Amino acid sequence: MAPIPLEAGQPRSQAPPPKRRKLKDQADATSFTETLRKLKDQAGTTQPDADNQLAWPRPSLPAIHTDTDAIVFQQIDIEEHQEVGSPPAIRIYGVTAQGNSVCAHVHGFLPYFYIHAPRGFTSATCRDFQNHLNTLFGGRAIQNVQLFSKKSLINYSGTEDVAFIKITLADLRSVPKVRGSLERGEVGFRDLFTPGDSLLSYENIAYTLRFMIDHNIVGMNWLEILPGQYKLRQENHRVSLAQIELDCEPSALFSHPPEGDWSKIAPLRILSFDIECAGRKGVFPEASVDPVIQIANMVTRQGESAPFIKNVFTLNTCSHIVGSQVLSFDKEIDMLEAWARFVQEVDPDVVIGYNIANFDFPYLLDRAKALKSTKFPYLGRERGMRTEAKDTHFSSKAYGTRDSKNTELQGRLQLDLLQVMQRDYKLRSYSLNSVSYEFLGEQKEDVHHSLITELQNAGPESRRRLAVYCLKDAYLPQRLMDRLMCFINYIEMSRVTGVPFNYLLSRGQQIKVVSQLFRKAREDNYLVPAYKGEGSDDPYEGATVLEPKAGYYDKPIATLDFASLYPSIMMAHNLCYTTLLDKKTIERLNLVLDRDYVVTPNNNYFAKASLRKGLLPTVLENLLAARKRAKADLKNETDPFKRAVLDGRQLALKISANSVYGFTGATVGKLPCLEISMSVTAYGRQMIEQTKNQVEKKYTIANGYDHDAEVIYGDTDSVMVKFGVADLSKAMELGAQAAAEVSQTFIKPIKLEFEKVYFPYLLISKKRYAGLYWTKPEIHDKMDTKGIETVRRDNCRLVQTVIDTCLRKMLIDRDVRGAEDYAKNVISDLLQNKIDMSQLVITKALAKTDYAGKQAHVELAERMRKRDAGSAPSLGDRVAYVIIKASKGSAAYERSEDPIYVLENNIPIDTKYYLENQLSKPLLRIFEPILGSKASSLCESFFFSPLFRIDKGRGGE
DNA sequence: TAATGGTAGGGGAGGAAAGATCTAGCGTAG
DNA sequence: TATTGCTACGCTAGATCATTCCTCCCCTAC
Repeated sequence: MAPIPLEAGQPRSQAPPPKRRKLKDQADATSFTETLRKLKDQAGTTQPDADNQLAWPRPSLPAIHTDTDAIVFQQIDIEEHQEVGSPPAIRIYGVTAQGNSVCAHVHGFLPYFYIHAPRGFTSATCRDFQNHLNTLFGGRAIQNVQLFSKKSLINYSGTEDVAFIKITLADLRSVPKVRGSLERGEVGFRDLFTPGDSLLSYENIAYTLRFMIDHNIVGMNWLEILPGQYKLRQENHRVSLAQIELDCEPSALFSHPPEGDWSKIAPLRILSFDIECAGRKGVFPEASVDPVIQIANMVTRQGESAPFIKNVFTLNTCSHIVGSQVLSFDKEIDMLEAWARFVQEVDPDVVIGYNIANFDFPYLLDRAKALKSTKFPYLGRERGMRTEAKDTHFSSKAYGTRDSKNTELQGRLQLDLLQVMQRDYKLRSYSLNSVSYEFLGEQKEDVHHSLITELQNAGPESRRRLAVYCLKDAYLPQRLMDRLMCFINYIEMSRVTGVPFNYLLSRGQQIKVVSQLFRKAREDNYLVPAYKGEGSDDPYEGATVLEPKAGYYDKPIATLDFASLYPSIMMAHNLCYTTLLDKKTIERLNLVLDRDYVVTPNNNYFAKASLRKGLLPTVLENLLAARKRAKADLKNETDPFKRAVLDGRQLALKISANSVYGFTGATVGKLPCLEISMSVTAYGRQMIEQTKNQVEKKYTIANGYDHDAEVIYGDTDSVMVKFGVADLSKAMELGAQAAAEVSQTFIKPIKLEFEKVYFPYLLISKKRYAGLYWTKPEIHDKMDTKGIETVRRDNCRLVQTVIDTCLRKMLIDRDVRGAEDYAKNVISDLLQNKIDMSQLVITKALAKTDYAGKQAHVELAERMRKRDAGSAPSLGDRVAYVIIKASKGSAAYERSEDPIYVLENNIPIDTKYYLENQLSKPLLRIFEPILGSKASSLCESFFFSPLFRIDKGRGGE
């Protein structure tokens, strides 16, 4: 395609107004758009709003005077770049407020790390050491060696700074080599470094993140490149497709903190797309064989409510679709290459879709390869950079293990809504269909992949039907994103934590804490050690869960919670890497217990804030204070967009504060510190115990209250108190009073809050309960269920609805009889095969590759893989199955089957399994506390319904 | 290779182990 | 009277079944 011309050098007065250029006025209209127009005319499609539809190019560029104009843009992607033989550089991609795309090359920032300076190492030694290292590692790997006064982040060892050697390297590849060699003690130098003595290195962090940290750049913030300090690139030196491409040094950058006016978002172009492939019967499409037949696209500007481009590329003719442009092609390769040009011309800043990372992108690329297209795989912003799908592997305790693919589009962000859903929402199924139903309240027309070929071959009308379906699938991700505000939330998350946007879906929680920790450490002149430890298998002691007094409570149960328990413990007791003490230091510095330091319940020593304020507590205070501000601003804000940003912000801040504790306990992490995490949980255990005792001691008949209060349950940071009163408002009053009293006995900012009352309350066991949730005495807010089948995803839907309905009848309607009758009816329906199979589908995550024993979902996944590898569940997916009838005594893992397969082959379902293994126990568990011994007879009456007895009767008696 | 937040806990299912019961096979009496 | 066929019965080892306990696994609470 023709490059978009840069109009630099034009006098400002001659610059065209910065409004959207219309294609027909445009002298440099590309041959491609001409082609499309012709194609469109040939196909006889009419354009209701042709001008708008074809407004693909970005806003034209105002003239830029490099001496007086600053380039102000929102950066979206920062990449490292190094060619062999030249120094490393940073590439920043972004978009201006007017919507012009920017690519800035920043030169002169070099990677570095620190090591401890041995005694006797002075500034004068630096040059010699540099030369020594350079002879060891060859050439000019080491750019500079300097001496600095700093402190290690770990341990309090007095107030004075210590000497550190900063080693700056000339290129990225030498970093691990030089650092590793020093760490392993392979370097000897005079009598300062003895070979064999291992060293600790400091500030080990990825180059791009290092750059961002050192220049106060956080993810997705606004940068200003100062006038006179940059050079625009001439056309023949350009490497990107951006409208503005420039070179500068780091000092030319001014980074705007994302606050106030600078919390705005540039008019980013968002492309949402979806492809359809014509597969063969019964086989999942394979790129080497099966053609791509349609690609639907929606392009929206961030902040606008409707797409300004809606089109669909089709193989073969397709009837007109109102409101969408249809672009038909005879040859598949032409369609693919036209689409690639379309992507380059639309030049999206963000590409979204559903499962684009693991399906659409790899498929398109593989297909283009199979068709031997040389023009297709260039979808990024870097010229001549081949787009490739790479295999990636992600494994985390929180997000599970997953093999996936990543297709880097230099300078363009990607947001695969499937990945967003899998990370942020716990759902039974993540198909676009069920997700749309869940969040948009609508089903999409689901065309099974085996039907697509038929529709494609049947004629222009049925291809039109397919295209409509495809367009809808391209629009749904955009609508999901708008509805769930994930883009805004992710932007806020990257701004709050400082990590690049693309880390949010590709990396874990730790990197966010690391980013914040390094930033704060740098501010306070600390160096973060490069910890090299192997993860330990055995967990440390966590929180207390109070022994529940299980039962049905027909009196209000007040719930008291510690607000942000773990962060507030860390703040209250100044727990931090920088305040951690050992016995030796205490003796050496003559520190005094309780004046200078504290002993935690875990017998660790930490300096008090009077001696040194910890860094983690400061980070947490900032986060929580910022959250308070965001919440306050949210209250006053009326503009819905700004409200969304603020809400996303406060959420990001909360999550961010909570993950600090987890970070210190992550033994497979960057900087674990079990002294901190174990002390935190130990304090927590002490506190919940103390709270329980205090409440039970104070609210007694002996102290003039009507009843003896009783803590019937509590988990980690909460206690459930039965004050004995029957009146809701009285319980709330006592709850608030007790919370305030208990709060007083703890160090600030620890705070116990009265949150809600459960009434009635059904306490089944630890982490399992249900109740009506009241925050005001007039009306209940909702029915709340924790841990039981209604909130679990590994039961069939039937169990969920039956338990939920029974609970509602019992707790809200107070109709136990009705609940019993309802349950009996459902069981009767089940045994008579009257229950829809969709209600009987069980889903479980395929969480690992090597299972020790046989399990229903694992065995089924394996069987499905043998049938059709493409459509079988893969690592990390949820496997849906039903239990089918089979010979007596066969294990459940032999009887699990794919629901679709069951439908297609008319296989009978084992309803008895659903009664015995799915329904009966959960039902018994919720009825038992209310009915007592009658419950078991009730369940017997369930089981001895006539149909059931035939099967069950014999062996039992 | 580099990277991967924590522990507590319920409950389902499979599998091992220990125990109970059944059964095939054998020997023997009659 | 001696030998053989048959049944009944007891015994044993192995098979089978039922139970318990443990572990694995998933998912949730916080």
